[in-house]
Amino acid sequence: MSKNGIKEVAKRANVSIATVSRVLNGSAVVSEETKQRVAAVIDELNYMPHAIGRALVTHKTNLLGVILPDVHSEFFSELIRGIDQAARERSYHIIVSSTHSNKKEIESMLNVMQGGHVDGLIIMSPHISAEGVLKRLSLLSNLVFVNSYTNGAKFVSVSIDNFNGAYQMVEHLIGHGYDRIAIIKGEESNFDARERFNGYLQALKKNRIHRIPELEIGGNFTEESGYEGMMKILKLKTKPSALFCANDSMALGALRAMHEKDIIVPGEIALAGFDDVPSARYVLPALTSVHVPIYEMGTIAVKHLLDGVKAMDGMKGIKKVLTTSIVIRESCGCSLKSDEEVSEMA
Amino acid sequence: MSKNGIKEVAKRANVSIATVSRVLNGSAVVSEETKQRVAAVIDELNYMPHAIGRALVTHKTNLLGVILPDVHSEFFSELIRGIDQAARERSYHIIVSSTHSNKKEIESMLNVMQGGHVDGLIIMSPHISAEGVLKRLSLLSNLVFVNSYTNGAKFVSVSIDNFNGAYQMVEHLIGHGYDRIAIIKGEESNFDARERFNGYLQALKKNRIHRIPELEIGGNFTEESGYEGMMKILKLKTKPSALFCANDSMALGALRAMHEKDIIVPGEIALAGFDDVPSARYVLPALTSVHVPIYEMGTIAVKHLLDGVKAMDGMKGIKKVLTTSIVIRESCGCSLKSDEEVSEMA
DNA sequence: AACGGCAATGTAAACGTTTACATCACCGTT
DNA sequence: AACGGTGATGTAAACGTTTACATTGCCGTT
Repeated sequence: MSKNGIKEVAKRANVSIATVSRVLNGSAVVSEETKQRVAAVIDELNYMPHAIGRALVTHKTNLLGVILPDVHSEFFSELIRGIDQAARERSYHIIVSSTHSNKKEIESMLNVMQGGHVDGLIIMSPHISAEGVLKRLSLLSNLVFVNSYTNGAKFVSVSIDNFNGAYQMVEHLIGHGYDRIAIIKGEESNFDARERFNGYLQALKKNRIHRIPELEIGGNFTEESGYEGMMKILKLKTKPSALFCANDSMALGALRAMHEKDIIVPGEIALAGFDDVPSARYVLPALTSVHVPIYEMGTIAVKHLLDGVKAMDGMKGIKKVLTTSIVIRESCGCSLKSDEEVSEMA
Repeated sequence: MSKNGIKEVAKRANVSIATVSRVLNGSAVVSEETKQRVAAVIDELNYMPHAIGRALVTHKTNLLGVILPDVHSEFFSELIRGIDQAARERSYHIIVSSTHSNKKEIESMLNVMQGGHVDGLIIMSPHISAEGVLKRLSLLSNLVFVNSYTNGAKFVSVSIDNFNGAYQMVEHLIGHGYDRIAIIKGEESNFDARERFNGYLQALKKNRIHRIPELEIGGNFTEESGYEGMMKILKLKTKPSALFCANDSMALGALRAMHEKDIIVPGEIALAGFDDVPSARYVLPALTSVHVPIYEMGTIAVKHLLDGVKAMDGMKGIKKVLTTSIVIRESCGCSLKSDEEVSEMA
């Protein structure tokens, strides 16, 4: 129960605290003999340097702040995995906080994180633009945005190619011959959602298919909203031949609605989602979706934050966009295709 | 870009730093006039107290450490949600770290966390007993175990009732009339897995059903191991009439295997899992599973850690066990009586 | 013999706060 | 008029480290 600190170690080893600090950090030459003696005492006392005291003088905490909205948990946890992995490789740890996309919460978080507790910050803020977040932020550096709308060019951001993911998927559907392709969108305020919708529109345009307003349904990325969106669609006089959902949760909801109404997927209506969540593999029919490299996004964000600090101290800004890839399963109708071809030939 | 700190504030407001500190914390009487003046300067400078400096003297960081294995991410993220929510209500933030169940990693984490960075620790360590973890741990207090094997009675722990969850589920299967009930287990070293297996055994015993060794398959809580386990089962001469998997991931894997081999679930083999992950709702047939209150487990752990500190300074120890409930869906065969037959798409 | 250089270690300031204690002015008692 | 109490504020030590600078002793040169 005795006092335990660098002073105690110093006393017992008959050296000054400076020397103890030196052997602790290997920061200067210490004679082999003293080194041994100090190490022995450290071991004996089970002494651990006090991180706070150290941080006060070094201005380094080896902690990284991560601010996330709490939505879709599969995405969230995968991102954390990536961040944590990359962080620990550099012997950093992470402080996570979810903001529920509440602007005030974000500011409060930023404050906490400012107080010197973290050496850097990774922010994912799909609803609020980088500039909005940065209003009160003085530490323009040591900040990386993930999947957020960074309008000014002066930020570092890592995001996925929502636009092309959606574009390619819709083109794939068009390739199947579907001409009435519905979409269940995300919220207007959500950055990802907007981009994905744009990809959808562009694919239609490139293929000279006109937009049909009644096939553009609102949603909010929840399973529930997918279910409800589908129900709306099923009330239309002419139904679409395919449906693209702006994320997998909504696609799952839509699928549930179709099962209930005995719509055969993809026979009557083909379906595709976005995110490639684990569940996509297990539903029936397995869901065709756009794969996004979430884990990599996390590791890259950390890399930018910790490794690239020196490289970009100017106000250039870096914008890294990760490519997506479509993964074909059953729900888009690909397994039917060969049948059709066969029958056509016959 | 001028210096910015409590000193600067003090200077501009023509008071001592002590007074600034006092208005910051409301810790002592300050005249209304001074209070206003200081507040104005703080606002003008956009001053934020430096958390590290403060922590050094108060010995409080308002940070909570959370150590988790990285396995099954749905569980993981839900637990974090609960912890984070409860923490922020008490204006705490959390430091998360996953250990990959590596004993050395755990120790390293404990060290980091010891250094004064956190005010308390929540540990989930299904593979290593509390005493093992605590070897080098001096701060017996401010420590809560989640879903871990705390053999000594001197710890605070929160866990779920694995035994009874499994017991009830297997009894439910028996109630259906199934007599050959297979199990895909988790790893022997995993606490949850052991308890769930014990529940299975006990249910059989109570109902005078003999264990059949070839129906007790090893697994490791991954989807893959469920798939492989099922493949083993399907090679048996006499197949089981039902399968209980020690977690949902494995059940999902088993389901995939059965789909591939055109086994009808639950017609030919009924299926039940454990954890009630979100995906359980969306697979076909929807998976019957044991619901565990993960989120609540997180909030309760925090509650114990932060609210109950005074209550238990002795070495009594607290052991809170949260009850589980079985949620019946289609995979166990409950809907077979009147529901429409599973349409075949072969 | 005096000195410069070097290796090993000690001294003390600094980091940004909080807080026990001291100080001070003022006011009401006696 | 002297005093004690009180409310407002200042002073300085403390928290546990790191590190620039100072000190010491020794050795090899000249």
